[in-house]
Amino acid sequence: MSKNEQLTDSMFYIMAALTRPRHGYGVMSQIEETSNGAVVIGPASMYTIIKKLLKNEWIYLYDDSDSRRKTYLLTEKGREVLDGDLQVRKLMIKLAEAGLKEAEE
Amino acid sequence: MSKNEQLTDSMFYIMAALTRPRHGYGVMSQIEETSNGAVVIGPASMYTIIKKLLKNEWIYLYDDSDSRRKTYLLTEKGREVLDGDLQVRKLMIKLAEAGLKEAEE
DNA sequence: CGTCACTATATCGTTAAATGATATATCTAG
DNA sequence: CTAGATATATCATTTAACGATATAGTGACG
Repeated sequence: MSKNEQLTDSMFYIMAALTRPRHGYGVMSQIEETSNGAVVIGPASMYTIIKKLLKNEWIYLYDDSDSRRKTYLLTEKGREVLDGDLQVRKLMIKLAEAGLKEAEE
Repeated sequence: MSKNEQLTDSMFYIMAALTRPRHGYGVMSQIEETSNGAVVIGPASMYTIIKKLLKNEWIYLYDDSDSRRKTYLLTEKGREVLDGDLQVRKLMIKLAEAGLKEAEE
């Protein structure tokens, strides 16, 4: 049981997208698509959070060869953090689902 | 497709707990237990958020008869918001799981 | 070839959210 | 009678997220 560093929603979404190499703009688009427009992370949040994730060494600069695009990817540490957070999120979703179901009587 | 008011993690956790009548302190304990200690919401956050949820009419004061305990419960509106948010969260979890699985090669 | 929309990254200043510290009071067990 | 748990509450601060804005390259269309 590692001390679980709890991620914010936005961090979680961005890290989930960065399980594959992607650049910032691509992450924004993907999150918007995957959530059917429910989750929108603008550039300000995006690049603020990328900076933080880099500092924490949860992601790293994967490719810089294209002058326009910077692609990032999760580090091993980042994958662990994401996975730990995922487990907590799943637990909490179960709690919410159970509660909502019970109330349907 | 309603305009989805995206909840913060803490709001989601607290609202998930309030699918049944519970008082603030009980919500804190329950979240800590359910998450196996990974999510801890202290009193400052708790009562700040309860105030906000009341203002939004997503919860209401369910019982005040005990002088020490104030129990709250989701309103119908609150259940709808929670349910909408839940769907988004499930989508994002799928995304994260898919990504983590793919990387395991 | 000009300009319009889109792609792409970035920062500044502000708003909004969460938290640490602290206070108060009751209840329970030794 | 006092120590720890229960229970609610606020203030002041820190942290996180975001709107606005800037810059620049690319693609398509007339």
